[in-house]
Amino acid sequence: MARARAVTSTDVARRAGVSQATVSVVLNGTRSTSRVSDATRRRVLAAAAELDYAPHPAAQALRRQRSGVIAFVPEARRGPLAEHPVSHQLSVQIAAAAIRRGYHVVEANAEPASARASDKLVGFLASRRVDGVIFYAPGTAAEVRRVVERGLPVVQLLRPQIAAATPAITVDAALGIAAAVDHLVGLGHRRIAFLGHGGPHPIDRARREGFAAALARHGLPLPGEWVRAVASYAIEEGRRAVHALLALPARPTALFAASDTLALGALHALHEARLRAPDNLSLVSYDDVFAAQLPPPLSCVVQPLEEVAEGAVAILAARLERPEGCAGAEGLVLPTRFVARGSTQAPPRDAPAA
Amino acid sequence: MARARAVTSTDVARRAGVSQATVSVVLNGTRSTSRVSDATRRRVLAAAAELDYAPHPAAQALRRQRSGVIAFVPEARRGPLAEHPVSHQLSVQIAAAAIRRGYHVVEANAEPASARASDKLVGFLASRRVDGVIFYAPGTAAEVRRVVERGLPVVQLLRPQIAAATPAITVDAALGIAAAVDHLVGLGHRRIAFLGHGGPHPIDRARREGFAAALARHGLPLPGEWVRAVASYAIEEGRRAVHALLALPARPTALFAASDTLALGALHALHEARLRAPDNLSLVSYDDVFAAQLPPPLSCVVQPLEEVAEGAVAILAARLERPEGCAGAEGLVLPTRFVARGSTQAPPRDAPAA
DNA sequence: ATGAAAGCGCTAACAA
DNA sequence: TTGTTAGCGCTTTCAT
Repeated sequence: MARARAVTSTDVARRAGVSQATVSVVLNGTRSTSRVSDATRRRVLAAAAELDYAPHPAAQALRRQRSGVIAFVPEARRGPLAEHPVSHQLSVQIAAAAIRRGYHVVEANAEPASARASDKLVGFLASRRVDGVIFYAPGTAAEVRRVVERGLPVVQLLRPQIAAATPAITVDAALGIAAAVDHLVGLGHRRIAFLGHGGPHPIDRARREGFAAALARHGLPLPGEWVRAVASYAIEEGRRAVHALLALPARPTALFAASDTLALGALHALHEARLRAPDNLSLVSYDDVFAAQLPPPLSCVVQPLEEVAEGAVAILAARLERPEGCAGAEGLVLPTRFVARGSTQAPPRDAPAA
Repeated sequence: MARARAVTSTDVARRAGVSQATVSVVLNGTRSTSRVSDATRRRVLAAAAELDYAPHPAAQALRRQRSGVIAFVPEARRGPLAEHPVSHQLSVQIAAAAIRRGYHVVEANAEPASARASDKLVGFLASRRVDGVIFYAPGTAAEVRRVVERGLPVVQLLRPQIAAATPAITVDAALGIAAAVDHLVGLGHRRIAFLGHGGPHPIDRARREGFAAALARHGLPLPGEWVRAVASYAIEEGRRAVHALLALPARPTALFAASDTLALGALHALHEARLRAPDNLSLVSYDDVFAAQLPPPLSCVVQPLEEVAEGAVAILAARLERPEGCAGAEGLVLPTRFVARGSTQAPPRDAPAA
């Protein structure tokens, strides 16, 4: 069967007995007052509905000089789904949020290396004529800056390059982490270790320092050997670090892992050591992208990724639809919260006090 | 900074000292012979390169009457990443394959319920002017048929609605499953249970029957109580089924789970029963989308999802670029293979023979 | 071998 | 209040 010719605004106009331009005016609803008589408007709307009219996206894009497409530049991620769950989750949520506002999303690195290298990226964005760009965890500030310099609205998510001044949506990690520590302490833990990224980025520091501050508030010690600062959030890093932790003479009774991937690594280590959570070690994770699906379901600090995505698209949309220029570099800091699940319990009776 | 005006083919033409039409001809390379002199071609190419020219996608789409966009209609999936990993993985791979061929992908259900109900779907596809559609596990044949009837090329993936005659890319499950059973038997297992979807769809039957056939080939028994046929691939189904399995007086020593999600559910059950794989039960999974990341890493039947995605896009692209009509309903059946990892080992000495 | 011109479907400025 | 008109950037006849 041949593809039916799509219905155009001219078809609608003919049917409604008006000019094609009037159809456009009615449908775009610009300055609703005093442009089109109510009767005409109704006839046009009716005709459009009867014909199942939908504007041609390419024609609109060409005329408006806006593609209606937003680029999402995720963290580099070649590997398995489970190694970059936040990136994937964001991608899904951003696509959903974009559709809700009438935009579409293309991922800038869907093709390995073709669009990621800084120059390639700009080329890709230009060739697709995207209207705006959302970065998650960009590798360098230069990369972001080059996009900004092209005049594109940019939002950074969760791990912004602060050297590139753009609106950013971040999260208040300390909030949820404090609640997590309260939960552990309430259970009776006094020997709580930390597993997280050791890097200088505010997002990594916030998790470390949020944790340290929460412990301090409870007057609990945090010996250096209980702080396992690793170089990345890879599962394997978590596994290795927790093996080291378990080899310690003075073992902690609980562990806070600064990401779901690290926590998963911890589970690997426990399994290999023939130990289990929460019996031998209470475990709290951070992210909550797959924590709830692991055996055992992990007690976890939840990041509101849906709101992060929603906020990013909202900021971009505002910049695009606003009459130019009023845009300040507004950002957003969203709260985190803690959810208790099956990976935490009271420490064993015989555990030495800290 | 204002967005720089994009360079157009007219700019290139001016720079090369030719007409804009010539630029188009050169760049589209239609019938390369005897259309454009070599000297002209070189000048145009040089000018285009110097100016970083990229054709305007909307203008091309408008003129060519092809959007360059492919829709991916995934399995309905509202829930967490871990519940629908295959769908997510496919989505990623399809996007990558599409870009490689110069297409883009939109997901048809990024907005819950807005595009999934059969009529909404068609409306969505029409409004986006997509050139083709890839379904993964469509819910009904009617849904697929309505899209086909709109004249759009369609490919179905892995779980096709056979009542809707479209090209489909599927997988030969029996191949990998046979290898998995060989592996288990080689290890000494004779009491091997099955956990899988009990439905009538060929994809579900292929896994059940592939397993049964493989067991039979080894002359092994398969008592009914060792066949746990569940109603969906949800993690929770796997968990419940394996609890039931563990409660049996005659326990199997190994279990084949027909999906990663089901295997994950099995891991939950084992954990709750204070048992572990592979010590108390050898576990083989199917899919391999996150099997390798679980503790323990699961021995698994691997589906070649990247090839599935690549094939889908290739079929669509061929249909779109071919001079119409030559398209048969070609499909593709890809092989599966088995990978041994840490979730399988020889059964305990004291296990009763089957 | 190349250029001129039409037109894809739409928006927006301007006329009426 | 409505219609006419001029493109947006490109591909594709059709002349030359």
